[in-house]
Amino acid sequence: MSETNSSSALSKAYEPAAVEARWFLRWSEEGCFRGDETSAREGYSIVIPPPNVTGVLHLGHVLNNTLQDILARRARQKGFEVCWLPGTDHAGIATQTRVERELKSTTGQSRHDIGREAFLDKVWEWKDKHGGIIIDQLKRLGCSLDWERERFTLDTDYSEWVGHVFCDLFRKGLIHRGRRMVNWCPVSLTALSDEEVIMKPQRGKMYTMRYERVDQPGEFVLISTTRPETLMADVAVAVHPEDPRYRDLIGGHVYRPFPREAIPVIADEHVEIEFGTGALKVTPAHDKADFEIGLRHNLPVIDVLSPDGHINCPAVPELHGIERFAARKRAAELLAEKDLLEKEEDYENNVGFSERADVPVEPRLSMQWFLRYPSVESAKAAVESNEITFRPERWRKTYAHWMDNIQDWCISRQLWWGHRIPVWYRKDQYENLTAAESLDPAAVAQGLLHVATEPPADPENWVQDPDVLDTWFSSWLWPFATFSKVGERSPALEKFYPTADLVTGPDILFFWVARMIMAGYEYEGRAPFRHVYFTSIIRDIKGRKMSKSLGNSPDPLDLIAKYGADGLRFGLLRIAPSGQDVRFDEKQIEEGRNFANKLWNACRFRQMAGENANATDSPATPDAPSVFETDILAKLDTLHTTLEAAYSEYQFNHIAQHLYDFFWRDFCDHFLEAVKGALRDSAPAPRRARVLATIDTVLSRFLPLLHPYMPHITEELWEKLGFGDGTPLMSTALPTGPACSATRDQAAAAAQTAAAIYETASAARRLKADYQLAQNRNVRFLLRPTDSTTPPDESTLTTLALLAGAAAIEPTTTPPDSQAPRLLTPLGELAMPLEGLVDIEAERTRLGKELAKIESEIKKASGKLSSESFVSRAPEHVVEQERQRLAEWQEKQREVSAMLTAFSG
RNA sequence: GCACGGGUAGCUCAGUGGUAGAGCGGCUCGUUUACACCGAGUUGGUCGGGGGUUCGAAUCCCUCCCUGUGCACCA
Repeated sequence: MSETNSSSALSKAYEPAAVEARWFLRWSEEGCFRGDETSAREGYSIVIPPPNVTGVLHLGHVLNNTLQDILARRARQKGFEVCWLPGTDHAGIATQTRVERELKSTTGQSRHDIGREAFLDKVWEWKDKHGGIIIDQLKRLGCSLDWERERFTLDTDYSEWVGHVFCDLFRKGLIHRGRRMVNWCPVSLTALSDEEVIMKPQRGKMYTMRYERVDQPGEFVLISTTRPETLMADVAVAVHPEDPRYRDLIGGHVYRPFPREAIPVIADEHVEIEFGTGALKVTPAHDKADFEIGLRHNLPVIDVLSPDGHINCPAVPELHGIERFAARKRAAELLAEKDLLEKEEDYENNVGFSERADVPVEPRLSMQWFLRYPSVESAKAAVESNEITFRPERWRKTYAHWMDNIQDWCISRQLWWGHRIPVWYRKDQYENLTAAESLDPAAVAQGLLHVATEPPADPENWVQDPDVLDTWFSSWLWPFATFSKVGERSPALEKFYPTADLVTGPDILFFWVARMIMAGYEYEGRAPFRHVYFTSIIRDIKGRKMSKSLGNSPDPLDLIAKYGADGLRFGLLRIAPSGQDVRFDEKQIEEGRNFANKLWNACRFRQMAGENANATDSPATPDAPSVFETDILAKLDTLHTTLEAAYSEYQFNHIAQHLYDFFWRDFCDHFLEAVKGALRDSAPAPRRARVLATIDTVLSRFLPLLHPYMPHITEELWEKLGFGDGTPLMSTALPTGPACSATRDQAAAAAQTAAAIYETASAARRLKADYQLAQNRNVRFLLRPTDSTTPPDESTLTTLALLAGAAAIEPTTTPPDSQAPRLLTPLGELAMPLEGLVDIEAERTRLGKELAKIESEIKKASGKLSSESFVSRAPEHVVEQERQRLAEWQEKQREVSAMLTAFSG
């Protein structure tokens, strides 16, 4: 311990707030976060999954970013040049909606009232004011991000990448514009990609309607639908060509109820004979499957819904202008009034909802931009061949399935906030170009179209496409567009691409991960990362997803205030199984805090023992280490290798558990208690010095191991105990080489001896507790070695007495008198002589129970061994093990029986 | 419907063929100078049900039930 710090004594309990703030500042000032692309060390990088600028920190972020921080800190300790890159994405719909709402509530204006330019100014204003919130919150968690490299998807350099990629893919013929059925969000007023639609089961009604036959008035065809409000857009009725019920109908006509009009009956294989009535109303404008039928049969398309989900059908004034769900009821009423409603039944079906606005989407025919994905084969092969590994592995299958069935990506959004599509139409040809069913790429050569990152030189003659690109069309470039400009092989890119690990949620496997892999191959020729770790989904204690509306989502900043960032990190990590859902319980975070406090106090205990002058002067102390010291040092070495293996398997919860068990049980409960005697002033100086040195070895090696999980407290203690000579723990390499100098056999023997002592002490405490003597320090015990145990030495007896809280443990060779309660321990028969207090009956019961347990084990073992098939078929070492076990139990049986006999007299 | 997870103590979870575990909770003691955010002791499980393979199954196979996730979706 250095003198400079020994004066600043540790407080009685760990107080995280000040420590955390201080260390974040210190790390920042010392440049610990910076990834240096010119360094000679091997690069290790992670790009953060960019949170939305509108976002605020929730527990999912805490888990995700703590994992990344652990990986980054561990990589630094292992000597890598680490860059963990922060940033945010512009979140088109979410951000625009938010600012629109604010505009409406403050000025009553819509974005159209103030115009595109002015509105975008407002969004930027909002972004500058609120966009940094989540990034600042990550600092509170202690995230060791390379803050100077923070990126935003609408940064100038980044936007250039987005434009460049669009133009490049257009040139390659992968991007096209056309009129197609898309998912339309009537609230956000934009098209969505298939991935942004979430199917949800909905309770609704199945209406069965009657469509009158034209050729046979008074005769009706029954048709089932869940959406009567779209019947005005019916252009046909379809039946299956093989359906005998309707064979004579095919080629004929029926009347659409309103507006009343004859529509043809057609035959199409798509219709399921078994489903409903077997007759399907065909509404090409409002159903994807119907649209396909329409194409096959050359049917017209009638659109009766406005973009915002209201009926647009002046021919039916009762419904015109009515909201779609109100119109559904009204349409059913109208049918009933006309006696065309056969029945109405409860019905459950799946309805697609808009991910952001959480309202049912409308299938809608509209002009959009689509991308046929590039580098699909490379991206597929990368995961198949494990060039990119997924953890848990099972997500590989989900990925492969999606890649095999990959559909074109609708990349245009009818929004203003985002990357505007870099396409300009010749002004005098705008109407023609945009009205066409699809855009002919030849228009570029003809000078009618300008597709480039730079606007045309004569902007007055051109009109730019009004749409912006899907936000994910920018995020998929994140692993390289953050490190370089278009066309530049920057040193940072050379150093940090490909990134090493990606940590994200499986919910954005398609949105982001798969697309990044494709973009990585297409633009860098290589995978963007080597390992993908999919995090758990955090649920509440009842298993429900966390959501704002349920109010079951605790604010991480409150948790940090209550338990400290380290407590939150550790508590959460310890219960987060790999890829399984986590049931969040604040109790677990409390345990994280308790662990921090335990660590703090163990170090405080060390600090109170004072400086180890002796050890500093002559590190090689003459005294041989006790079994306790050999044992704890060997366990420390085991911890080191166990963690190494667990890190390579990304078993974060196991790592936390091992750190916890080692420190709390092995080090505090066992080791420190066993050596407390050596720290008394009365203890021999060399022994005291050696024990202190051992404690220092353990702490100085344990703090680095724990550091990635609990960065602040370990850093603070590292400094307070004077381990670092002023260098932050964060920048200190992990110690190498074993802490324990004993051979493997010596270590194993020490472990066994130490365990026997701990167990014997526990037996002594149990005897005391049974006689309400737990607090009595004057009890004396007798320890009689049995046939298989060797007599304990003096120092073992002293330590046993210390651990048991006894006046003494006295060795004996003769069985104790019949009145003494006793237990069989690994060190022999342990008796607690009492004067007239013994409950003979209780002792008989206790020993009887133990004997019963022993006998059942004997029965089990001898049963196995007497089975011919076991002895002949089980492996020799298993049989041998069983024999030994039987012998051990039999010896115990002899001992305990004898002990029981003592009470029978 | 197809595919993939999970079901182990009251709770949260470890445990992938060889003696069922941890923490929390419950109960009983206790402030002996690191820690009551603590210590000691104790309680608690036919490992979802059934069948099979095996000398031996929480672990492997089949089947059913419950639960979660991804994909598809019939109007």
